[in-house]
Amino acid sequence: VKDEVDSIVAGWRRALPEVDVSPLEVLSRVTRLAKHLDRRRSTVFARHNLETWTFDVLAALRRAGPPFQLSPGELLTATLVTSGTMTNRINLLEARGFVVRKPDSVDARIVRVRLTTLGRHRVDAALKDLVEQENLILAALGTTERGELAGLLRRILVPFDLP
Amino acid sequence: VKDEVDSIVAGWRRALPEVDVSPLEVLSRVTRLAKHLDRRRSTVFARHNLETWTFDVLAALRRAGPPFQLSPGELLTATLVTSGTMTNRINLLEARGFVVRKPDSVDARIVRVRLTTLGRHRVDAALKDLVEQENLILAALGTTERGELAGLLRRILVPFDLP
DNA sequence: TAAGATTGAGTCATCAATCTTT
DNA sequence: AAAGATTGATGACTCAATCTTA
Repeated sequence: VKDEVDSIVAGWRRALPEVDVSPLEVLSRVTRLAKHLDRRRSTVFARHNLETWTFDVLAALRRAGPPFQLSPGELLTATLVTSGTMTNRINLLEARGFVVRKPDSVDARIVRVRLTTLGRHRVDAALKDLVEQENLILAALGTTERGELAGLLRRILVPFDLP
Repeated sequence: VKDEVDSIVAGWRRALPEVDVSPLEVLSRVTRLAKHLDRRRSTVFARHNLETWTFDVLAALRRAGPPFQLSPGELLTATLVTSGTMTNRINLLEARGFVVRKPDSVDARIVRVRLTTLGRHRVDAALKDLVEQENLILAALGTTERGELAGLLRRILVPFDLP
């Protein structure tokens, strides 16, 4: 069975036979799958009146455990966006009542972003829905294969997450 | 060795022990890796005065083979963006001299977007640079493992690419 | 009616510059 | 100086509505 990336790679081999395009076999699939997943997630989150970016921030705060708060800087590394983006996200989340800003008691440069009860309930419901849907997407694979896949991806990912 | 997704998953297990979050082991790695790849690609393409979205369109035209032309509709399925986005992309590419619009000789609803010689040379150089860089990213894996990884990803991807 | 492409409004992204506090 | 957060300019995206031709 062939997918879209097979024909993409075949296209490049026809176009530029002297170039080794084999890395695309892996990495084009990663980006292409990521785009499909983004779309799927958008529809799942929409059922909870959330967007993907909303979920990403709320989820990071939720995983932090009580009292469910992180600084904007900590949220940056969790979500892989730039600082200006995070300021804007927090503004919008605050306006919707999902988070509140608190000044840090020690260092006045730092802001603490805290999840509200409303935000917590919302993100919990969304997560349950999400993993249910993503389980269906992975239905093509057995448990062992999922483990292998996760392990191989981790090997590629580790160098990125280092410093 | 652990990566960021390991701690994300561990965070969810602490926060919501009753939920099976194992799908995230695979799919969060896919999206997270995709984000890292996007950044890496941006810097590679910048050396050729291209952006990722620029490359995506030019690459699809390049792979089509002579005379290197596709309709906007065909470009949509290749790049996974919406039709409004594609119109805008073609406008900007045309202004830069990378593509030209030609009316279809048979069906007047259809536009043919054709790669210029300038666009072709540019995308060829960018592709060579890209696969070289991506080969380094995959250095952590052997040939067999790359094949396994590509195969597992294909199994997940196939249902998305169907009709 | 439908297919294909375009338009415009609104949203969220990056980047570089700035402000405040250490 | 440097760290952390914010601001504003700009860019590209989605979505829904529209236009043209089949």
